[in-house]
Amino acid sequence: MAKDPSRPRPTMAEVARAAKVSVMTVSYTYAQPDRVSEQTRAKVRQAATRLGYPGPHPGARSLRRGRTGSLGVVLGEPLTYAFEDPQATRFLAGVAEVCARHGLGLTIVPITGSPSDADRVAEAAVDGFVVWTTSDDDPVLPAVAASGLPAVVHGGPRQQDMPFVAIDDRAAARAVAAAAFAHARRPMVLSFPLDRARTPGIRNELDPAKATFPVTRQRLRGFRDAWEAAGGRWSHVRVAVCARNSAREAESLATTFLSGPDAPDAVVAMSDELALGLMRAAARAGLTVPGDLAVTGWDDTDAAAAAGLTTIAQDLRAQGARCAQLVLGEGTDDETRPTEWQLVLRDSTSL
Amino acid sequence: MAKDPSRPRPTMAEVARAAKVSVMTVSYTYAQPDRVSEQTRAKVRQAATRLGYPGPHPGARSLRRGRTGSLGVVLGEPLTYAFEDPQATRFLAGVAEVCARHGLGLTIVPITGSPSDADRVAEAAVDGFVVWTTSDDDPVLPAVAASGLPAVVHGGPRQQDMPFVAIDDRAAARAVAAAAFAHARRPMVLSFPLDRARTPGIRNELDPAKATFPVTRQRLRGFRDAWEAAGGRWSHVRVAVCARNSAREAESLATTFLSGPDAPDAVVAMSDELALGLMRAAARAGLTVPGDLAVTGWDDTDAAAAAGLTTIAQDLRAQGARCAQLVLGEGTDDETRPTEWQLVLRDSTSL
DNA sequence: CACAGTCTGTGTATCGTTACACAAATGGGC
DNA sequence: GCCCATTTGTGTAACGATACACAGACTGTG
Repeated sequence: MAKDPSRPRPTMAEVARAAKVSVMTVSYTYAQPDRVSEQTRAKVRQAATRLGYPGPHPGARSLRRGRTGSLGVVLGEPLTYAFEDPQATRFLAGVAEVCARHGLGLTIVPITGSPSDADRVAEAAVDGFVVWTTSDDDPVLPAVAASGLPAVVHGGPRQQDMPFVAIDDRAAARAVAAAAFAHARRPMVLSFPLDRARTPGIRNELDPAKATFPVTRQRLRGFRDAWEAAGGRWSHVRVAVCARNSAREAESLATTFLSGPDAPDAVVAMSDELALGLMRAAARAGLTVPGDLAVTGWDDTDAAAAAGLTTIAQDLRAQGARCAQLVLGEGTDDETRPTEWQLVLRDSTSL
Repeated sequence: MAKDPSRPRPTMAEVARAAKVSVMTVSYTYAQPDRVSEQTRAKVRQAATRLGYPGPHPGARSLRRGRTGSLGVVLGEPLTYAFEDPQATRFLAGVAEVCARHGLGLTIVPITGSPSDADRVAEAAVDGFVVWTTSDDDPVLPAVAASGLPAVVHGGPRQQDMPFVAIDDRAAARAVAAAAFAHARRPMVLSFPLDRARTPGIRNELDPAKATFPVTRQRLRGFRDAWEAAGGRWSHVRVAVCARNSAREAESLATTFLSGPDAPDAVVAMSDELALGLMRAAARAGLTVPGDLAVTGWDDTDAAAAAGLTTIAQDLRAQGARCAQLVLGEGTDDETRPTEWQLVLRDSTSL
């Protein structure tokens, strides 16, 4: 560590001795000030200041009390990405809001994608977990369950005994794809990763069931529903997979498929970021939207509104807050209030 | 809490009894598996699984070991804002990266702006603190110092015994303002909040020294330097203050000052977000950039590049990583390697 | 065959607090 | 002036784990 602590941290007992009171009196001074007379309190505070006592040791306190005062967030993706994915960030803002209101810390569990992630979960000193969208086979899920702490899953996969917060992705996907595919002859999907391997690339005849990220899977199914409802064959729909939710990656991937004879005339993207990356590539290729290319996004971010992007509106921040509340035992369980979404039609599609 | 734990969490002693070994053997099985023979290890693991033992209690472990396995981040602003300010988010990504590499959690201390914030710091179970830019008088600073834990301050204010990571804000402000003010007659500043009160509004004859956020103060000073070097009088420079680093707020504030006879012909903003909000307002007012209005930002985000904004480039993510490393005692102290910045000239100014 | 050097398993004390039960001091009502 | 109720201070026993020192069972060496 950077700072060499010249003296070891004083203990409560030392403060007690210095103030000539019992340890319990010191404890009460911090935990229940009203329990102690004003004079004694002053004596204790003074002794504490003199010794440089920073207050009860958080670890010891939480061991004894049985609560840590922090909520854990487990991100299904490497921690590094968490702050780079705007959707995750919005979600975290909601969790953070509730934490702040309760005076709780927000501990982000360091997921790296390695097998030791489960240990990281087991070692996290928290009072409960919020799990951000992950894959069916993510090893952190059993670890969260084993902890015995209250936990809520966002997005999926659904777990026994864990409340679940998500919109009906399949239905929303159907709705947005209906708008995108209305006049389409060569439809395409711009997708989140299918599984933890996150292999990017363009796929033909992709079976949605093969995607182990439930959110990706359900959206693919919804897109298929819409295309088939329009009389098309799913096997004709190509799926371009991005490893991460990044406009930049979408842009470079789109550049590869927007030229050539079989370039799509309609693309449904799984996020506004991906859609906007695509639109940048389209603009560079001299394509007009929606004339040459219909595009839809997902999330209704500010940027989507500015770009006139047809999209699905969902309030990720509110969902984050909801997850946190459920973990804290506030509010009712999942089923009672389904999470809302809305189709927002703009100029990137023509109906 | 949402989940009613049917059984209390099993303890190590119970596992030991079930596996017919000593408690220490169980402890070693988890902490130093090599210390235990393969058979015994199997016995213990099996007993643990049978009882649903989730592994050593993190609180107890950290009390005994003296380390918590988590790094604390203190944001000088209410926790709610943390994930909404793109700059803070980029910084956090850097901190998170280092944490993940070390298998450390990242605990965000719940700052709300109330006096109890200091207690929240004292109660945080972490091994060290990273303090994000705050004001001179922020009560969390003494609390961090009192904790005796290693700590690093980003941006400011500089603290005794705490390494400090920041660019030379004043020099950078001088450089960017020189570009903005080159042909200006009615210069203006679009500023971060001056102090914890975060009072928004337009100020005349503002003394930079009055700003208690060091970053704000230094940048104001740099802007003043540049204007005075160009032969102007600082008292003629108006300062528009935003409460938060938000494009939306900047846009609405700018709308009020871009019309009228004394509208500015050059504005230096303290962030790209603020600058972009201003540019949106300018576009709506029919003003051309840089013709009618020279604009500069700060941070060189993707959006700034896309908008052709002259700005200061600094790598906040790298700075976050650097802070985390310093807290962990990796790398040398602040002075040795000054943090870099660069003026990026684009089309929003004309030289 | 004796002896040093591993490898494994085991008690004990302790990390720094707080819950709980109890005792002493204080105050008020009649 | 007595008694009950409140206020205030105090010991003791956990909370659940790990550091440490030690003991017995092995191994291999000369």
